Amino acid sequence: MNSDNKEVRVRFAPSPTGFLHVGGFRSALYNYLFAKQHKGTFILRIEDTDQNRLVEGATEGLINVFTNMGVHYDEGPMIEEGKLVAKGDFGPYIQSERLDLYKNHANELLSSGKAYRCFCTPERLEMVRAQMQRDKQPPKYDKHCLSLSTDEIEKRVAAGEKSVVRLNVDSERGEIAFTDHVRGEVKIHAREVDDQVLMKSDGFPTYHLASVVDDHLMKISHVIRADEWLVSTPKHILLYEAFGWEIPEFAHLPLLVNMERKKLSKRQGDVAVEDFLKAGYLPEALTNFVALLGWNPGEGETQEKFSLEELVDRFDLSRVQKGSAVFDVVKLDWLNNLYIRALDNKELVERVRKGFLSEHIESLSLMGVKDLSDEQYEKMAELAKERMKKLSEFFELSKFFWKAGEYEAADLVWKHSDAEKTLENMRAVEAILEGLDMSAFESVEALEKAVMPLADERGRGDVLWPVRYALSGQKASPSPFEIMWVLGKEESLLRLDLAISALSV
RNA sequence: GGCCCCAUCGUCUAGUGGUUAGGACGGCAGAUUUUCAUUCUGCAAACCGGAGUUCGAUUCUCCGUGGGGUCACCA
Repeated sequence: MNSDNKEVRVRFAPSPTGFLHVGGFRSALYNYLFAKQHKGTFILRIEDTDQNRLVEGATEGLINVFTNMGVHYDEGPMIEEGKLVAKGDFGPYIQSERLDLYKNHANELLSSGKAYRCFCTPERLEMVRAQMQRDKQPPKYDKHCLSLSTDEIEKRVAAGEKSVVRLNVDSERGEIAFTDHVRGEVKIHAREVDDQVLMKSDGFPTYHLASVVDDHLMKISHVIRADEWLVSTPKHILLYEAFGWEIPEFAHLPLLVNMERKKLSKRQGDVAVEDFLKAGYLPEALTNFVALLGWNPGEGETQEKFSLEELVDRFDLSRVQKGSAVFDVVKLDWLNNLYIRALDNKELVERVRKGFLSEHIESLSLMGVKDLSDEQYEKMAELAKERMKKLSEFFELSKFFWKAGEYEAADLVWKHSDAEKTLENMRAVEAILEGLDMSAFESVEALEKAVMPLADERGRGDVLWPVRYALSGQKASPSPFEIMWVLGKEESLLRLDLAISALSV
């Protein structure tokens, strides 16, 4: 295609009607990857032409998601010092600020006869559609208002009657064909194309007009968007032709679907990027995962973990899958864990503290439990890493470090042991620990070296289970040595002491 | 319903006119193990169906089936 000799300019154009959906994010990501790979420009454009669906703050939300995800656009609305500003030479990038442009272009089509004014009421349109359905015809507008005389149109407009502007589709035009970078040759007959409304009666354009006008004015080279737009592409091509503009390249991406293989949509639980972030998924893991939904590097490649830079390098539009892909959270969990493990402890602590800890720390502090040191946090991170699928799981996995879990003294006894032996073993370990230098608690190995001989002699389960249980108060936890390593000598002995007296009574 | 699109393990996918159809997630079994998690080993698991082309089709063609998308003054 001409992606090699044309300056690549692509865009992601969401409507600010809520949160950014992971499917939308993937479209944005593919646009981004394609742009970066071709040293092109990635643009964010806000399509707020539906006044009824606008959601307060949604544009800012969208911008923040891109910031949080580390997918940066070159042109578009950005937030600077708390204010929305347009960056780039092709603005404004918010469609509601471009209304005159659409109106002028609609007028151009009106005077060239490529479009016409329509005064039909919603009721009449409904009737026409119903009739066509009954006649087993594709439900299209019947061009009723095309026959209106110029005089009459002027009179009705002057009288303040509401009207829309429709595209005048010539159904004799035959097949409208285009080459899609993902789908290949696509042909749709002009008779299937409706006289689409271009300008609504409220003076706002519809998506079709606005996106074509903007894509042209913003010099968009490749329109990379979701598959749901495939069938309306002929309308857009007709518009480019009506204006006499060059037609951009198209690539329609397969849909992201749920387990029922239906289009992933809001109202189905967590589908917003923000939801995933809040749930404790790392931006880089989510990006990696979503990139692989519908695309893969092929050639027998078995690598699955890709940084954004690697994706930019490897991405290939022609390798994008044609069929839809199921968003499988279980595999995302696996990938997220991989990313968590790759983080260094300091970084992991930082990320956990950022949004997954403060509430817990607050309630602990209300209970009079004091917070742990930075050093302890890093050790906890080291231990939690391999057990954590999401950042949000850190507290649950580590909570016993602040305060040992409540337990029944009887549970201190290992399944193959009895209370007497357990007590004896715990006292023996306590004695060993008491004799240890503080520095022994700096390393898991040193602690192991000190206690393991006893454990091997008396039975590992018999010695280690009660000690671990006494330290954690939990049936599942890291090893006793790892826990002591975090807690330090004093706290470890304290907990052991408590357990011994609990079992003694 | 019209039109359009799609089709390899449950899921994401690799792959080829001749392969033991490969990998990953998940599942199952086992090893390690004081518990959980790791780690390691092994196992089960797919070319939607039918014709045609061909010496030979999972691969190419057609038909069918299934699934999906779209048919707004929403994007």
